[in-house]
Amino acid sequence: MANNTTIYDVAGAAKVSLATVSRVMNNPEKVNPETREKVLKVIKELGYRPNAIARGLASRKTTTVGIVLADVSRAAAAQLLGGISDIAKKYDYAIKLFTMAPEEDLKETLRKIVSEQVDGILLLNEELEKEEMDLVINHIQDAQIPLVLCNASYTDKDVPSVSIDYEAATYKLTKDLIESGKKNIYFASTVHKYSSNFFKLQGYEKAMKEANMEPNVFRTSGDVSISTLHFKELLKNHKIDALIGVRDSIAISFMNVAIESGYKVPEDISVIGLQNTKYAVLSRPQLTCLDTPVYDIGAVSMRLLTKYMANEEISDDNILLPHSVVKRKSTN
Amino acid sequence: MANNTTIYDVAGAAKVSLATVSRVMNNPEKVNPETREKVLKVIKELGYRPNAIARGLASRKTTTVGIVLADVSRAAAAQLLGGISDIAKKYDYAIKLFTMAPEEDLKETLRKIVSEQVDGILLLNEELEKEEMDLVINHIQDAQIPLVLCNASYTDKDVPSVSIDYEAATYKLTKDLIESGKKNIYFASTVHKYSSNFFKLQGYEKAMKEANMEPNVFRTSGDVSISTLHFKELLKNHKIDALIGVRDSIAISFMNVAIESGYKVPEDISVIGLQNTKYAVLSRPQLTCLDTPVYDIGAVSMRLLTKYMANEEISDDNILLPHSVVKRKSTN
DNA sequence: CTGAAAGCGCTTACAG
DNA sequence: CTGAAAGCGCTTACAG
Repeated sequence: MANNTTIYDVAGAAKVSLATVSRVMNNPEKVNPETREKVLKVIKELGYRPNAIARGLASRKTTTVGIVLADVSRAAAAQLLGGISDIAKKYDYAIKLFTMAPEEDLKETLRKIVSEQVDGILLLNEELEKEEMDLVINHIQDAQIPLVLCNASYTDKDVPSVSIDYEAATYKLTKDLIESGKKNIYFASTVHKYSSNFFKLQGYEKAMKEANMEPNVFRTSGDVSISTLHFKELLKNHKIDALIGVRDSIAISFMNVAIESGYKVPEDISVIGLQNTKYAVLSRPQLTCLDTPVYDIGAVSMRLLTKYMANEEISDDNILLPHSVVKRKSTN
Repeated sequence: MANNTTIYDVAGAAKVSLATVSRVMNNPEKVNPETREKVLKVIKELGYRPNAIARGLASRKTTTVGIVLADVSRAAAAQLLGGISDIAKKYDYAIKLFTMAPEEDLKETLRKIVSEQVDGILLLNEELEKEEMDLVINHIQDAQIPLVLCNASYTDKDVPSVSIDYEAATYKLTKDLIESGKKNIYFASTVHKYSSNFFKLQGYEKAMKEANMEPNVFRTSGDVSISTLHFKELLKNHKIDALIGVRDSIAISFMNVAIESGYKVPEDISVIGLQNTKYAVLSRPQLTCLDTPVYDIGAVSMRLLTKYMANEEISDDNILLPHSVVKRKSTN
């Protein structure tokens, strides 16, 4: 670690006490303008920056937030992080990253996170089961650390969250497909977890049931080489005229298989992705998508968390951001 | 922040001094097995976890590493983070994320990073100019914080780094294209920065010059809607029979434009990407790529950093991981 | 408005 | 092997 100038050095050089230096940094209005200027000058000359760790210990505030997620390398997680990081910077919070894999000892990981003394936590759930969510939320709330769910929501408990209404969005998309005359609408998802995919599925099933159509839920892998085989099999044995994929990569993987099997998209089969990642404009044809404003969800959730950490008045603690659909060439 | 059980609580319950509790956690071999067991039992019962901030202040070690990058949301950055995070977890280091945009006050950001008291820094450069790199490296080395460059290298200074030999890899790929008879080989990159793209370009130019061919370097945007226009224009005015893209997304964007303009890939034009991200298997045809082992680069660089932080003997401080080429359907 | 002093929760020589 | 004490670099009542 660096051997920096300390508050004592500044106090000495400015011929004031360290308490005054501290005040200049934290409550400048409480110190005489003249002394303030003098101290500020010395701070600048010495390039002084208070030791964040010492400050954290003394004030019991680390101005650090913990981001808890399952897998950093997923495209959606990375984009959420973009929004989070920009707002965190704006409000001068540092970011600590914690990955929490389900196969690990969840409790141990949680204790670790709590011991790191973050002022608030953003939970980006993608991989947890409902019971695990319960455990995680309880643990954090027991530790009295402000918590906001990012790109997720939780109906059983009173937990602040920022997301979009995945159920309503998927319901509407499915219904539109039904009304456009599609008869065999498939829904491709991954393994069952309690995350946004759960709500997407709910919306799809609701629309299908309302139209007295049997839901066709197909679970596959995020790994393209695996899903390709799955989709080949699927197309061989079933008539499909529309498919909605919970991830863009799944939708595109299906689309590629369909086209290579001789189908035309969108003439024979309509394909929709539920993310609108960068993948969506790199496919041929480009993918029609639910436009999930991932960056915004990250940004707004971080902003909400700053409010909790500052004990500000909060009017709405379950924020659903508006969503839209980007019509491209994979649907007609 | 959470009101946790402290070391005093443990000491009290175990009827020992806090020094002993501390020793049980940090130098267990120095304490009598019986007392050790007694203390361990209490620790477990109380679910005690030492306050990381207090520990950091007292020991001047935060067991935290800083990851400095330009943009979290880029696919390559996210995958590097995956490898970093896994190894960090293994060695019990926490991760603090710092974004450093060139337009910001670099010095201020650097001071901020130093003030956060990380034990080591991993620099993921993607967006800096060479002079900025200089500034950043100097600042961190002056602060005496161990530094490792991740997915980058720096020839002017003695800075530990983990990367692959981008120049050699691109040289070889270009040379192979030349030898297979391609006459008009283009290289598509983004704006000029001192990053891996710089070395890729070097390799391309070297191969072209050796063959007495004029390098055709085309700079475009990472934004597909922009690059699409660029590529349409390019194809209209130039004969191209091969293109190498520094990013997969750039290569795919070009490939899509080419195919929609009536060219056949790979029959008329060979296309190669220099990353091998997930995009590469979602394109049609799938993209031949330099296989950059991004996860491994992240993991190895983090491992190297742990060695520096622990003052271990280091045999090689400029590691070049092996690379390979994944031949897919976009080349013949 | 300013300073002296206590304290944040730990670690680490130093005695014993 | 164990404990008392100092100290890490700050903040924050409390006096004045």
